[in-house]
Amino acid sequence: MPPATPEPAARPLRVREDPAVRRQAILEAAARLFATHGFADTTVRDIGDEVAIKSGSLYHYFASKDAILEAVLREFLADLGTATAAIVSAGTSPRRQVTDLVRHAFTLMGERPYWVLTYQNEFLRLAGQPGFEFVAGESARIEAAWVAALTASAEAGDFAVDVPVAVRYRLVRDATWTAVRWYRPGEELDAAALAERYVAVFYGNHAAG
Amino acid sequence: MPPATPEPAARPLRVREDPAVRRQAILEAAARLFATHGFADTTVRDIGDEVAIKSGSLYHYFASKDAILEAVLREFLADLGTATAAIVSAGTSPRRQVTDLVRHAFTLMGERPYWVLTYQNEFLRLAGQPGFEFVAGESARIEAAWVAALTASAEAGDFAVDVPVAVRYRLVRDATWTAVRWYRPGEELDAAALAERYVAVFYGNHAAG
Amino acid sequence: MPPATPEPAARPLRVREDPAVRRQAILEAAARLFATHGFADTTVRDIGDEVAIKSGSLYHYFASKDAILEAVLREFLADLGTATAAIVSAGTSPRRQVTDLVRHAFTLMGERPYWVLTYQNEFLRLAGQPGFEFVAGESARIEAAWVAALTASAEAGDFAVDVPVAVRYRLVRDATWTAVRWYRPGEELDAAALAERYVAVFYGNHAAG
Amino acid sequence: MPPATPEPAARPLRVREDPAVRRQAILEAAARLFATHGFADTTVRDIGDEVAIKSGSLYHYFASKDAILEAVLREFLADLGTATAAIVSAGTSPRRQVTDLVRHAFTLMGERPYWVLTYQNEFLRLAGQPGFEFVAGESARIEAAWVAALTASAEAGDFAVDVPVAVRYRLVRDATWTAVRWYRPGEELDAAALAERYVAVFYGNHAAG
DNA sequence: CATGAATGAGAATTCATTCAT
DNA sequence: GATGAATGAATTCTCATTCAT
Repeated sequence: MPPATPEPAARPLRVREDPAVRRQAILEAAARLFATHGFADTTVRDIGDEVAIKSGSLYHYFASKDAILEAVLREFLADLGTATAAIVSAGTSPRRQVTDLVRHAFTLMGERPYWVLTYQNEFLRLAGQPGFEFVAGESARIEAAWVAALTASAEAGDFAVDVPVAVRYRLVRDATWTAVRWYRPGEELDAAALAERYVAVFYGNHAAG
Repeated sequence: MPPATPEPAARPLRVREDPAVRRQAILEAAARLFATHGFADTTVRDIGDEVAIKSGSLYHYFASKDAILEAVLREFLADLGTATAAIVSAGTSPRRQVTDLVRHAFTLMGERPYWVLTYQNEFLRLAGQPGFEFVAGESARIEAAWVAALTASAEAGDFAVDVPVAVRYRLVRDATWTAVRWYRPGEELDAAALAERYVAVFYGNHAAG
Repeated sequence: MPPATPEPAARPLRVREDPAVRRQAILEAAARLFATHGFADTTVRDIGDEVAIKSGSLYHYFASKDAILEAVLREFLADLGTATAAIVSAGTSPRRQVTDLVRHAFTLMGERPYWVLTYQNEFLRLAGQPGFEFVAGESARIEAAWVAALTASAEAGDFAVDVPVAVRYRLVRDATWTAVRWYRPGEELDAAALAERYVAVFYGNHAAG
Repeated sequence: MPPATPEPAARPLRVREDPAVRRQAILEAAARLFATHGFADTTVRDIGDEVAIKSGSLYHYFASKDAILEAVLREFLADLGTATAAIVSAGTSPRRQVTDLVRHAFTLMGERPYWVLTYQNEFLRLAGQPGFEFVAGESARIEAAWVAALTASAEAGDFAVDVPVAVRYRLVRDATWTAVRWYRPGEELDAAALAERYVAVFYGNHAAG
């Protein structure tokens, strides 16, 4: 029960912003905090502070702290899924597809490192969690695209060294995506250059003229 | 996409005797829980439950929850540092050293996955944290060993593809160590076989006779 | 043992026109919710939902959640007071008056169970609460009417068993009004028939010729 | 002005009491608060205050606020069930049994009014709630005992007025148990005397010699 | 050594209420 | 009038930590 006689209270500074903009700002802030402190160590107050809102007001935009994480992951996976699908259905050569996938990954890691990290860090914990089934589902779809491109490239004889595709996929995936933990664009090599070198190593040679 | 992580083993250790044994059991349990649930989501009670002890009693062995994490990381890094040093000071060829480093990593991921995961997961968060400076320090020492071996190998002309050592180091390190999220010994390939294939890809060829 | 209580009717009223009509709809909805969930467990949003209005808009009709409860009780007690006064000033015989009071109670419990329940459930809690003094006041007036009728009936020698009027009043009142927790018109006996039987028991005999 | 002497620090006053005693004290306090303010309006802090404990410490004794309510109801219903069973299986006459049931009710209302009120007030809300099925179950058992005694008494021709047992049961039950809202022992009539009069009214006559 | 009771500092969440639009 | 956004105070519950026994 709230107090029967509320005090006048100091005039609250109402900054009326576009709700959609503020919603996105919340996701942006949450992703950053989740990535740097971990979901468990991020409080809704922390998130509120970042967007100059009281923590209680967050609940106008999201039903719970979990729902914020869910929204971050949904948006991230939707974007990644779309980009991935575009690359592998472009009709380009297998090696080109692999290169584009890696390059896109580096670009994404440069542009939205916190979203990538949030996804990576929370993936395991969310495995069976109700409401988060889409994470495994969408991840599997993306994985299938990578595996398909790598398989086609192997069948085309592109690789200098022969290893099972399951092994190669993991090596490529892990080497590529873990770069989010150190890659910062603007330092040394940009995304395209870095991707070029990674792909060269993966193939054991440079792209054929 | 994202590397899967091993399930928590459900074996409550029951050690009544040697305090040192119990201390080690606590670290094992803690590492497993930290790796599977995250440090923040692991309660001292959870740890106590695993070793059949009340949470209050943990404080006879460790000063705090943080101290348990610290002990886990110290032991892990000490062991890893020792093994790493042994490999790179064995007087073997550069490629042999790199191969041994990778093989040792796979072996370690098979034997102590939870320690590896704990280290990886908490590394970023612990960056500046007081009391955890040793993590960055020891990590740097190990990194130096890997970089040295890779540099020597590059100078020996072992690699099919030429890339800056800083780039190659990260690719190799990330591809290798992230395998902890999916590698389970006893399935398909063992540590040695897997390491062999990884190294072949890294070099773009198989070891010269 | 304990009296069961009626289920909440799920009919969201949609009144767009007359403010007075909407005001009344709010009271109906509020009474239903207060009766079924309790005042404390009813949110202003719940009330708004029932009348298809946002909770903020309720404040155009009532100054506070408390004010809604107050209005419910005021209206209920006013109606009950009026009906009671009419019965006891009708110039009928004491037993007739008692019978009419009981019958009216059953009728009211059939027609407006939620208002009766709200009154009963919140009565104790509202005892000393400022702004709710009218509850005790009006209740006392109604009680006086019942006691007067019972006293007159006792003096007329209507009762088979002799007990102090204070005791009889409470027995009669409690037995009668608590029926709201189980009485549903249309099942078995109607209000008049039920009142008849109740009164017969209260008197220890059936009404004389 | 008092000297600026440093505070001696807040020595945590550890009053080491028998846990079972404190547990019961919590239930006692909780029942009182639930009865007077309602469950929803009682905070765990309120309960803690009553037993000079911090609210967090309550969770050493009960898993949740709900669990406290559950314990109150379980204890209450167990005691009531036992007493009821003893009365109806004593081999006494039906009217004696009814009288004993009513008398016991008044005694209980005198001794533990808050438990009775808590039961009555929260009964409805707990209807379908998981974990509270025992409430309906135990209540039904007690109701059966009352109905059996009343039926037997009716068959023995004890009642001056004839009404369906379902009606009579409710009238008797409601009149009796609702007395908890006003009955305070030590005023005017004691439990036995009050029960005697209530029963006389219920029967329409005084017990046969 | 081990424990159970206790604490206090938060944590997420709820909700009556306000008010600019 | 109506609404949605915002608030702030309160609520239940959690948990690392302490400490007398």
